[in-house]
Amino acid sequence: MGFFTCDEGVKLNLRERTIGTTVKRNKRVTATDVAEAAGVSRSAVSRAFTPNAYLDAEKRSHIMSTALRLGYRPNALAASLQGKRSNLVAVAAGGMNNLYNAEFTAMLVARLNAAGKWPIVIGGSEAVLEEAILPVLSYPLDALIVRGSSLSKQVFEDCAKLNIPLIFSGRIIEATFADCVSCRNADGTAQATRQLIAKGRRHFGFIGGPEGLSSSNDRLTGIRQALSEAGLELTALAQSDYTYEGGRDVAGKLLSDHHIDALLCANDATALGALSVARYGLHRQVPQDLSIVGFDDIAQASWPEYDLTTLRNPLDQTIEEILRLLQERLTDPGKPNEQVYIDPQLVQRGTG
Amino acid sequence: MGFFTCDEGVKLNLRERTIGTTVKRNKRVTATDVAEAAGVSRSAVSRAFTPNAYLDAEKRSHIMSTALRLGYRPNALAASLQGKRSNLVAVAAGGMNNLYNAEFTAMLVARLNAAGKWPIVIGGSEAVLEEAILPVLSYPLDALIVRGSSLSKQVFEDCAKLNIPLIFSGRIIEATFADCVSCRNADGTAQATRQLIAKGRRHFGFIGGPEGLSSSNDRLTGIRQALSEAGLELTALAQSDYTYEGGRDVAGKLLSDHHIDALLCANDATALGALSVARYGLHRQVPQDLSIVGFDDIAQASWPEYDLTTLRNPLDQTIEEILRLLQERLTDPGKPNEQVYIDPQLVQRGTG
DNA sequence: ACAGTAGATGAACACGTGTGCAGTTATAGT
DNA sequence: ACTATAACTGCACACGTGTTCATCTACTGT
Repeated sequence: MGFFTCDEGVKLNLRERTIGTTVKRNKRVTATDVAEAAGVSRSAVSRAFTPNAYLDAEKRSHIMSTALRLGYRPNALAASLQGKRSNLVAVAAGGMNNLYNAEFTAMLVARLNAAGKWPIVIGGSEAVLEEAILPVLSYPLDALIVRGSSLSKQVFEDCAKLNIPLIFSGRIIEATFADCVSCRNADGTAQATRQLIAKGRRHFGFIGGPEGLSSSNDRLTGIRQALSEAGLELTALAQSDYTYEGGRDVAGKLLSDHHIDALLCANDATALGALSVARYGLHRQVPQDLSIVGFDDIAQASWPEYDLTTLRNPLDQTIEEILRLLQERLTDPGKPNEQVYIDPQLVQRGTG
Repeated sequence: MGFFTCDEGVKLNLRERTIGTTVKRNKRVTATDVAEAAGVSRSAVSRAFTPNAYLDAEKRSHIMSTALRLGYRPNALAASLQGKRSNLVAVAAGGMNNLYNAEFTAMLVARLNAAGKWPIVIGGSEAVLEEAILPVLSYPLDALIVRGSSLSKQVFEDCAKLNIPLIFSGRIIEATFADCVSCRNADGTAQATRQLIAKGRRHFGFIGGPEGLSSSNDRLTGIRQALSEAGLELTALAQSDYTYEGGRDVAGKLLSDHHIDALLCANDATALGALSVARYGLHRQVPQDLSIVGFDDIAQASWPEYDLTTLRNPLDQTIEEILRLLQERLTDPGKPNEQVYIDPQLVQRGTG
């Protein structure tokens, strides 16, 4: 087979290996195999893969070349039994049909990889997510990162008992056992609302996200606050599911039922759907007759066919904070919990 | 603290762990802990979590309740040392800026979760990906699933030596050590091209993907074949990077430099960019003056503002095959390798 | 009454690794 | 030449789990 010499090939074939007297099923190459092949002790093999360990330089390079030839690689799981970090991090990604969540997860995964942390991603709908997380806790995780969605108390408690640090994003958790990083949602939408009022808008509508999500609620709060400052009230309120299709449907009905000249959406996907149905379905002039503003600043928002005015929910900054929190929590598990707030920025484009 | 009494806390030390006196450091709850708390042997605890193991029913329920109280959960890694499956699957996701890859990964993750397999996702650019995969091979993976991108020979060989099954998607691998499932790319583009010819198109352009990707090459082959059947030749050929932005840039130049009335793109993201620049940048009438056809049928293709004619690269079918291959490979590791081909379908919409 | 069997139980081993410990060798310092 | 120290090495243990094995109990069938 190329990487085994002939006499070894007798004992070492692809189907089964004979070690001592016992015949084993073909499994991973182990440190013992390398030790036998290199004619050294197993300890030496382990030390060869441990930086700064006492080991003769020549012996080390001999071991490493033998390991390379056999395709040996220390089993990270067996190592984790020795108190080493597993470097596994579970990531509960919110619904991926929310385009921001998709961008978020992609970037988080890339940054974790660059930091030598390996994300076990849990996706799917929120209902499935809850059930899927529990079995993942069977692995010795360095941490659990939760994006957006809400989880039951049982998961929290199990994490605490298993000593798995929790990091939340997109949702402020009042709990004392979790770090979290979130956007100042109300500040953002208040700012956007004031700007629209200054432009002469008076009849406001809002399309929120799934029931009970604090991100959506907070964004609504900001709008109401800015409106009341100007002596105005919200004209129309509707609820959707943070998706493009949901935005289309809900906005179509809302724009038909109410006379409004400014529509704020709880996220960009919803706003894109609303923009689509306003322009192509209802033939409204945006932004002449109607302003539409989103939240997040996903990639599509800047595409010329949309050119969506929105509030940037800074992705890189948020993820950088998550990695910082993760790092600090691992180096000092007793550190008090942190709540980090990120400021959104109004991105003025062509829809409002 | 919770489940430790005070006097135990005196001896509690961050470095050491005394088993005899039930003093433990800040780590996972273990089967021994549960055994002591429940007053049974550790074997009994292990059996309580093993279906169909001999264990008194009353004892079992007692163990389970104390386990629940302590938050115990068998360590999957330690279990995998006993020959149990780790249920970990590495997923090398192609570049996430390719929207199809993002959809693909999201769906694959969800389906794997539903099947009780936990994906370690490796993302980022292709250059990073290669380096990131190697350390992930330190975990005892059930399989490695590779989407789209190409990997070096070293990764293949290491997987073979470590006995990790390989499953490719989106790229046909001639190797004998990997299963793969791919789309009949050439058939798809040939079909689309014939239809465009029938509609009177004569001057064809093609924007491909990254250099050397077989998916892009195959799609070009199909076009050339259908053209030559009709005695035609390709008018313009350009290369991009499978992204929306890349599609915009390359199509802008290509449409300015050449007179063409039909533009086929190697994927939908590219086609959306091309459509955008054609309509909003160059003010071309699509489909009156110019037909544009994509490949994949991502979610955005069906949005009314695009209404993109494209070739559906069936996501669910592809992923279903991947899971089938995975399942079969795990139950019968000696099974000969399979190459599965999926038929694309022409989705006739408004752009060509 | 007795053998036979099924159920239940804990001790002990195996899995693959990192590392403390004790022992050996080489090198430097006086 | 002698000592102190550093470099090196292998044995043995620990990590948390599943499972075999021998042992023990309880029950069934004749």
